[in-house]
Amino acid sequence: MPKRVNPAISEAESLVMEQLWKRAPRGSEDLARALHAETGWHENTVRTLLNRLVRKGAARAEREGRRYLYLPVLTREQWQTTESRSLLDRVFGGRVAPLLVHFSRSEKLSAKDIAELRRLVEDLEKKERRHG
Amino acid sequence: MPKRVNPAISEAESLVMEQLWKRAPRGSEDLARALHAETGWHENTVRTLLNRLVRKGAARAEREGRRYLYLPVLTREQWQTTESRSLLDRVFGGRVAPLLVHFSRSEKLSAKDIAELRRLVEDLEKKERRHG
DNA sequence: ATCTAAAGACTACATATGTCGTTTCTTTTG
DNA sequence: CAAAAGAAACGACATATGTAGTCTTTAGAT
Repeated sequence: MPKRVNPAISEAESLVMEQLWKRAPRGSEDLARALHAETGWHENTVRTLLNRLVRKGAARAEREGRRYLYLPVLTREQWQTTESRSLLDRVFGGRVAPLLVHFSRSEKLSAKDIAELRRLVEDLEKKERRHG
Repeated sequence: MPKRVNPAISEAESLVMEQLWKRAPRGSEDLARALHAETGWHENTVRTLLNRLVRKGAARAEREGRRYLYLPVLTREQWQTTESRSLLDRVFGGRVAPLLVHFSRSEKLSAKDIAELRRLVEDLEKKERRHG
């Protein structure tokens, strides 16, 4: 199996990251409580995931008295970018247009979504005209 | 680990599916040859992947004399849809707009892509006006 | 009918992931 | 200081995935 230099973040791990992105630094007890409410996980499960994240370099732990406080290192945007690229490459041959078309077709977009999309397109067109 | 009723298709497996989507039915020897060129995999690796795909219901094998011919059952579109939904839910909180914005911002779109997007938006707006 | 060469089936093994149980270390407190 | 209580570290086990090696079956060739 191809070993990534910066191993991917698993699904369970990403839920832990989401917590860290919401609020950090936080202790494992606090994180465990929040994640238990959300998923039913045992405290030790959360600890294991935190350790794996630290080993992967996605989070970091600083000692605070008798325990550790955890902080995200990877940002949500970075993660969204790598995950998106991965989908793009794996599933859509790396081309954006088919993906956008696919999403717009297959997902029900609200009027608000559509308005947002329109603004986006106009922005892109403006930039396009200005530069090349 | 949550056992999906219809287990996900792994990355290696998806390369096999891509071959089947290109052309099918095909024998394992043929598939193995094509995939060997692409990835360097051993014939048995391809056989294993084919078996797993059949077990998962993503492909099917019909006997043809002494061997099997393989066909896709899952369509490329179905697969793209599930993979996309998965990204959407896992990474973008299930909301399409942020995803579209993210992609449009972070990926360099060609003039052609932008034109396509514009057509898309206009389509969506038309539909939006007609129905709800 | 028997032997042989493909094709397929079965087995294997390492790493990743999900999910804890158990052991150890460190404080706090009686 | 010794014992209890909280944290963290370590170990464990099942399933999934990547990647083959080996065994078995069967369709032809003699």
